Amino acid sequence: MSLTRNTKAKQAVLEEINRSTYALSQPELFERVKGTCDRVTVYRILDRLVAENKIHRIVNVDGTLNYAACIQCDTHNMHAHDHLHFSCIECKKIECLSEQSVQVQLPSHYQIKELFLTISGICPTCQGD
Amino acid sequence: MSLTRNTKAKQAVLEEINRSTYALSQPELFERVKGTCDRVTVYRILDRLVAENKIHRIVNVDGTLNYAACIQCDTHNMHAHDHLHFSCIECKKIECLSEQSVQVQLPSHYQIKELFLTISGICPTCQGD
DNA sequence: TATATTAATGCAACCCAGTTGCGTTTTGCA
DNA sequence: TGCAAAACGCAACTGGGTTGCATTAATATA
Repeated sequence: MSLTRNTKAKQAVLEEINRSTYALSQPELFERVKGTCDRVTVYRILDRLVAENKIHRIVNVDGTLNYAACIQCDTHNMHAHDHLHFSCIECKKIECLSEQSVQVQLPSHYQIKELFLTISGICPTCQGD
Repeated sequence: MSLTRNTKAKQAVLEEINRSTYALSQPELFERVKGTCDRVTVYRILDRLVAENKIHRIVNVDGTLNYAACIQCDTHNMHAHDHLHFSCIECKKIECLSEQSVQVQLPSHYQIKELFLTISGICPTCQGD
């Protein structure tokens, strides 16, 4: 694996992702690190962070990409993405439900690579309780 | 509900979706009904068909939207989308695994609206068996 | 069957997320 | 400290999807 460098912009992006309680889109991230770097750089940083297993990419139900910290991944030194994501139709926030692992059974001859499990609905905050 | 008309273009689009064994994107559909109507019209037809519960929208793992016939939906007169989708990383085709229903359990206070369950991997055809 | 209503369409222009090419800057190892 | 190449900025581009508006055509009804 080739050398990856630790730049200010990369630190800033990773910090924002770690700080957030929900998954952020590139535009949201760019807004938060504004002044630190170009928007193209944010895309490239996100690609690198995903490749380095520092964050993971979540496809929202509307097709937009979001990024969240890998919580369980580091400890196992691999991506553990067999968990659910919850996408709120009110506040648009997407969050990982790490506790809820899902059992899926496929017909034979299907080779599984990755799971994408997202539930849309209304989150506790938006329901006001 | 306002009147919806049955136009040639709409029939053509629905026919292509029903004919296909896997979910189609708007660009793919436009290619198949070329000459029948404008590309913008395809988008509008797809929106209508989704609203009429004739087809359903599937978000692929790369964020692109795909459309597939509602097989179980008609009989129950509602959307029954608690089934898995399989997205092949080789041929890029996405298909419904209608037989495999999934049980998910959320923490309380989460109100479920819709499930988006997609598994990426290699389909039987691309594995050559 | 002719007519009126309005859903549906075509076209042009637009929006926005994401990508690419290339010359310049900066990191971190030797 | 010098230097290779990783990372960056900028500009231009791509492609899926949307919007506004004038025109066309599918239905209900007379």
